[in-house]
This record gives sequence, structure tokens and C-alpha cells, in this order.
Amino acid sequence: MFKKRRIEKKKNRKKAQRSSSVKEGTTYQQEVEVNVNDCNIIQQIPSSLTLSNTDKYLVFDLETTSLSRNSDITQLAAASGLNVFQRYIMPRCDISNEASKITGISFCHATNKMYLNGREVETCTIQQGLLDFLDFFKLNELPILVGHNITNFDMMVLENRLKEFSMFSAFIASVKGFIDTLKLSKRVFPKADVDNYKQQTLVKKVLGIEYAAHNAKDDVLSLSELFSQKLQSRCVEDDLHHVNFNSCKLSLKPLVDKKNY
DNA sequence: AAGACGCTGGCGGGATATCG
DNA sequence: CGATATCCCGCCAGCGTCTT
Repeated sequence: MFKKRRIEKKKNRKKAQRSSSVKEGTTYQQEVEVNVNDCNIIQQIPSSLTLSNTDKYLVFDLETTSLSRNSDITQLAAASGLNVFQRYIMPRCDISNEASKITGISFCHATNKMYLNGREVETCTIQQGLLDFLDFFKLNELPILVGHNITNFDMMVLENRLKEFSMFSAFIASVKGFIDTLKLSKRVFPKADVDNYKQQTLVKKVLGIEYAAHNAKDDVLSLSELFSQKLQSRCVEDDLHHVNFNSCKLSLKPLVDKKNY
């Protein structure tokens, strides 16, 4: 019964194809060969990393001017053990309304002053903030970065800003890899227990703690607790990604596009 | 709002089954 | 053998969910 219908549809499709095939031109020509120039651009995929019980974890979080991966960073925070790092950073572009509403951060370009919920805060330049951030890594030898949904947001924003100041290679050299607590949480916590996997929700449902979400420092401190108490022991090698992860993916994009074409 | 990823349902189509 | 039905798997558009 199903087949009959499908065969009918197929006939119709073929008819449509024939009438449009004239316009299609080279669509189905084979061009799957990879030329040598493309290969040179592609970064070598690093060998997989292994977890060790001597690893040090460094939780971090960014607040940014928008959701764009090319956003400027407005606040940068990190925690490693008892050490806490925190900087407010002067953005060079406007802070989107949504971002300002969520983070409580605003910036006056005329006076170069930044405000958190109306109160002025001390700032630094993006370059200085990044330098200090890299310095903070050195408190531990090759820490593993930890953050929520960092694979698809924070790592990309951070990578873009580090590259802008030619600090990406120094960054790669000073961390072992990174772990995304979003992916980890989806495996560890049953959906029925937590409703959703927003960081704020997880901290509330799992630790029973309400906190000032969307302030990088508070986000980092609460995620630190969640990670060390509930997640760290559940990490497997698959969760640990090389910091080149996104870079590699990006370098493969031309190939993928070619395939799709 | 921008963008990436995971999940899902529907579809295409090859392989197999059934019937005359 | 030919025609139809069923099964199964890969693919993909569309939607939901995270980040600020």
C-alpha cells in the first residue's frame, strides 16, 4: 500500500526532474577529489587526550556584548581551587539590549566608564584582560578548562579575541583541554530531575542554591561547586576536548561545503 | 536576536518476503 | 518471473535548547 503511493510520487518526481534538468547544469558532476592546497589549510587533528587524577580544573565564564561569536567580552571570570580571577573589560562595540538586560552591564563610550546595575566598576582593556587571564592559567600546570555550553559559545568567542591579539598559540600551549558541563550534565542528570539544563537551573535543582546568574564571577563560583561535587567524578575521556577542537572543525568546513555542493 | 548541536519524524530506496 | 508489501537504515528539514 505504502509502496504504491511512493512509486506514484517517484513517477511525479522524475517528471519534474526531467523538466528542470536542463537548468541544473553541472550539479551532479563528480568532484570529490581533494586538491593538495586544501589539505595544507586543514589542521591536523590532535590525538585524543587522557584524563589523569592529577589534573587541575579551571572553571571560566564570559559575559559578552551579544550572542555573536565575534562579540566583545565585557566580563571574564575564572576559578581554580581557591583562586578566583575576575575582570570587567571595556567593549569596543555597543552592548546589545538583550545582553545588557541579562548581565546588568552597561558602558558609556563617551566617558569610558562601565556600570554593573548602575554602579561603576573598574575596567581594563581587552588585551590586558586576556593577558591576565593567561597568567592566571600559570597557577597550575596545564589546567583543564571547564564551562557551560563553552563548546558552542565561550570557546569560540575567546578564540576569536585571542587570535585578534595573536595570543591563541600561547593559549593553546598553556591549557590541556576543555570540558563542557552542558554535555556532561545531559548525561549525568536525568531530564525529569532538572527540567532543563540551563546552568542556573542545574545549580538550583542539584545543589539547592539560588545565585546571581549572569554575573561571570558568580556563575563561575556556582559552576565550580556543581562540577567538583557532582560532575568531575563522572567525566570520561570523551568529554575532554582539545582546545583546537573548533579550529580544526573550522578548517574542515571548506571540505564539508564542497561535499554538500 | 545568531548560531551550533541533538533529536525526531518522514521520506527514499535497497533488500527481502509474499502471492498469483 | 512480475508485482506488490514489508522491513530497515541513511539522510535531512525542522524544531527545541543552550550561550549573551
